[in-house]
Amino acid sequence: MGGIKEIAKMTGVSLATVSRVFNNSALVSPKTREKVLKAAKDIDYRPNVMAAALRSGKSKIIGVIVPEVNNSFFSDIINGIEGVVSDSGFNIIISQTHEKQERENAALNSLLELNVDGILMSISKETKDYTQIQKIIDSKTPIVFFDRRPTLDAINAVLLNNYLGAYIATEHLIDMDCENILHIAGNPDVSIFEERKKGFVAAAQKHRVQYLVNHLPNIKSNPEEDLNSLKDILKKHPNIDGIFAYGDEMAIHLLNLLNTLKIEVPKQVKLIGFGNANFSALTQPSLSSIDQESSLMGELSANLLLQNLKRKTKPTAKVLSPKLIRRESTKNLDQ
Amino acid sequence: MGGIKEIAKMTGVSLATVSRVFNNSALVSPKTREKVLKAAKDIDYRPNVMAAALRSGKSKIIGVIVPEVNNSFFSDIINGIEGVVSDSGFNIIISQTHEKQERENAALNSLLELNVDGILMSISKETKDYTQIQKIIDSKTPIVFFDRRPTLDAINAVLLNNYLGAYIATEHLIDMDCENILHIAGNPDVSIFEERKKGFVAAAQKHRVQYLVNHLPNIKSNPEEDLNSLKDILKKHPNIDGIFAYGDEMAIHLLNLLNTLKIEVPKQVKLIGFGNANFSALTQPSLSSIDQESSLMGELSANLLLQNLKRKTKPTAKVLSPKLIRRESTKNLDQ
DNA sequence: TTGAAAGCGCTAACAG
DNA sequence: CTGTTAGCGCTTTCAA
Repeated sequence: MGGIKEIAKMTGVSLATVSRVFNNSALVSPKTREKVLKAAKDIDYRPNVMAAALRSGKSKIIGVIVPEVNNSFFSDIINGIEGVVSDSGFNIIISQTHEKQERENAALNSLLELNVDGILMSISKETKDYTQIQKIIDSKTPIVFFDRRPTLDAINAVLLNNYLGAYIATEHLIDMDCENILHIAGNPDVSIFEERKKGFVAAAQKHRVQYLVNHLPNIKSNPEEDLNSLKDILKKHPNIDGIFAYGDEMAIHLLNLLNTLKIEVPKQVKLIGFGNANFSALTQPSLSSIDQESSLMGELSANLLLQNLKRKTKPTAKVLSPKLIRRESTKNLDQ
Repeated sequence: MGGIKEIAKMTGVSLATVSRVFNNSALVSPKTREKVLKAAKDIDYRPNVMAAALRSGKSKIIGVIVPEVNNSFFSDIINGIEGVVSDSGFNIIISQTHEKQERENAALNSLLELNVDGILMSISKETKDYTQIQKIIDSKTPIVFFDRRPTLDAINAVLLNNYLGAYIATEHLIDMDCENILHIAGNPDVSIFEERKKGFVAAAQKHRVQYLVNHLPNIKSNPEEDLNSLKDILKKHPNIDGIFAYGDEMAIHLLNLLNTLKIEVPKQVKLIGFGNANFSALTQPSLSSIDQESSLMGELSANLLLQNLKRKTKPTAKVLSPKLIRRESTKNLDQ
């Protein structure tokens, strides 16, 4: 399996011509082209992408950095990304940060060493220091952020309107006649969770209903304790009739807790989550939620990046509008 | 940000010496090493992996091919792989096949063009023609299969003992006093589903209980119809008291269907799935299942590949033993 | 312990 | 439309 040189020798044309055939850019006579292609097939020729990359400065590789690949939101995004970039002949390299700034910087570094043509990333929850990221933004390597962005100006990003999503969710509870609503909020250091909280508060105030916010972000690390404190809250506020959880997983835990406490959903309490995770349609009752259009987010980010690859465009931030997914957990049985 | 050459000029040593420093292989005097390292820091030097790859023939990239990244089983595996290989300084390129042979071959091709050092893959459900794969096995690029393997000899693979998993699941139902059990089987063209079916039948026969097998693989493409035919089966066989579903998602659908039919789980019918998906602990009742140790499978495959990278070893097939996860859906309320 | 030199496989001027 | 030529940045003999 020789290279371009062997084909040149076989066909009697020059290296350059052979190269042109494979980059079907230049004008090559149909005859020569055919001759070259035939020879290529004969020796089962496969272009050496590395060599081309080195010489041309284009690797045809796009780096993707996510907190965790085994998280349905991010894997849906990756799916979206993969679809559009592979259609354009790019490969994707994936790195995980596990929400650590250190790993994030390492990943970024690694991608630069690989000479990736562009980077798609969602920053880790922990990241506070943007110097490394700023360096890339200033560099020639295009980068676009999705879902979570650094608080820097002039960046390319595809985001979800979390405020709006929370607002919609909250209004939906109110529409379903809830008058005393609780928000289980996520880690306040993470901007998207803060936005959701703000959206909740805004909607509650707008419609003048009673509301309550409770931070409870550690469900994964410490489920026992969290569920106990949840129990306390529900006991202390028996008049709560609607709950908006900052995420679907938390919502499911709530659903089970409410069930344990013999509080019926949606009869006594209505419940809505956020994220429209794959399992939210499968619970009993099924869980109303806010869809994040994760796959679309991946596609749009990838498209934005590809666009920047062609010609450096002005920094653009695209904001997606989340959609309400009504299911049984917020059904108003009186209506 | 110059290259090795610039550092050589700055420090007054030769290119070769600088190169040696970064491959901390050769014997370089501590002084020179330090000098070089300092210069490198000064100009924020980043090695060009592509160039090194081209010259040395080692890309430090590993290709991973999976049917779908947004599938919790595969994304868990990817997580396991990523952990192992990134610790060893490798990057991973990910391609999806969407269960299409055509895409699989394209991905394989693409990886070879990139000169990946090794390949980790799970073949698509559709793949029947192994010529492309055989070519790679014969080539110098190490490849190891996980979860789904081609029916070829002398391959490296990390697999799950699906037969055993099904056997265990079935025995568990029988232990919980089920005497009339149903297996909802997956697509018979997929070997892992066939193995599960065989394990089920073997366990049922061994313990001399009544059993029934029903193929119902299209739950995703045609849920309505499938659920209806399920309903028919359950009505036709009202004495069924235990169900083993070939996958957790199917099991959840069953759970909901049984609920609709006012058949209580686990009181009247006990239900067990396969896969231990993330949502199976969250349902009401929680779903018993068979754990596939997906992350471990990823780690083992990656380790096997890395081992092969160092020195071509004899083809090895590792078979993991699945584990029973008991939850509420199979609880014996009489015991 | 270090240096000189060749070249990995390909692309991109430039000249014809 | 085609060929010549000069490298991309690095590794790796071979010699010193």
